[in-house]
Amino acid sequence: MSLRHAVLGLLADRRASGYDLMKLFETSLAHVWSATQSQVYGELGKLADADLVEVSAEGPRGRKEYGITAAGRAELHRWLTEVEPVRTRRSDSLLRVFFLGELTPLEARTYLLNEAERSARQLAGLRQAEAAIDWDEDPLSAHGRLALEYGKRLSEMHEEWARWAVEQLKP
Amino acid sequence: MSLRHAVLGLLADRRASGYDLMKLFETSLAHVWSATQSQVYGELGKLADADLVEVSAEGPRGRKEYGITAAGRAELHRWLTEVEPVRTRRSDSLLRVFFLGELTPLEARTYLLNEAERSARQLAGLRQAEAAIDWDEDPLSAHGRLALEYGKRLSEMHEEWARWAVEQLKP
DNA sequence: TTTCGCATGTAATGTGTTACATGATTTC
DNA sequence: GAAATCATGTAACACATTACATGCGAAA
Repeated sequence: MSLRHAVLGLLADRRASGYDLMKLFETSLAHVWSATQSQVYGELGKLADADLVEVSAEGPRGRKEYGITAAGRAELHRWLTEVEPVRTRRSDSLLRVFFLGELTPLEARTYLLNEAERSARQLAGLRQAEAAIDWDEDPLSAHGRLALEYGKRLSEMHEEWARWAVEQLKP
Repeated sequence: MSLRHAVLGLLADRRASGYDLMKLFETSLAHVWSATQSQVYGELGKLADADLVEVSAEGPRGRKEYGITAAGRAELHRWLTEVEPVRTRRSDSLLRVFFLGELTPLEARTYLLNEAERSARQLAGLRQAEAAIDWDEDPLSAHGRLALEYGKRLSEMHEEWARWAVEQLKP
């Protein structure tokens, strides 16, 4: 049930509409938790029913701005401190590595080199994003910076691993 | 639809029953792709309907051993070479990092140190697994070794990052 | 003879994706 | 006035989890 807590966490930082939240999922949380528009609006409805968030203002075009309630903040805290993170690993790209034996050596090599290049491009993108962000703008970005650093280290690791794996393929 | 290809990939290496596959998901693929018993049996049925696998033998206790068909092998190859890996990132543990500002510094520190210790334990577990496996036993394990190395590097990175993040928390 | 491991399946529920459907406001 | 952006919502489908339900065969 992390989508629920992702929404709660974003609203803990500032009030926002479903539309605002979607943009946050697409930018800040893009590499950490993805959500579709349907999910966000659906979850906001459920959270409001459970009194964990409430409509704090209504604007033009039917805009509904939501804010977190005290109960919502308590639930977020409980989740952060008492609930063990769910660790369901599912990596399509790593799954394929298991089955590289089905490919010709050249095909396998191509696959891994693509992975390496993708990671390199991603690292470049993250570095750019890092430079473009106005840090100490809000408390969310302070910790978001930690997550971004994770992404950078992950990309780096992934590229190095893929290049190492290509070498292992030869013999 | 990677579950389908995970099953196909495992059956490409050797014939197996649903029960055998479940054990493979729990061991070899544990850190790469998880699947429940229901999913495995359900997918085997669908794959058989699509003639990508077939029952190659029946054994005691209603055991049905499945083997991959030529069409299944072709589909696996197509997936490996032509389908872009789906990269839907969802990390519960990293999501929490974004919201660490909701916690006291001590709680946040505790969270990150737990993450570091978990990664250290995981690395130790992977090293043990590595030592226990009979390499060059089958072609699957040859490439499984590449995935295992990825897991080791990931654990290492995760621990180092968490310890670094704890330091960032202070000021 | 009882326990453990092998073995398969279904049903209900929860979560996530894609597509559809609509319309107001702002900007050019 | 046309286009882009803001803004919300629903429906159908796909995929994943949990719980239920059953029974054979081997070993202790």
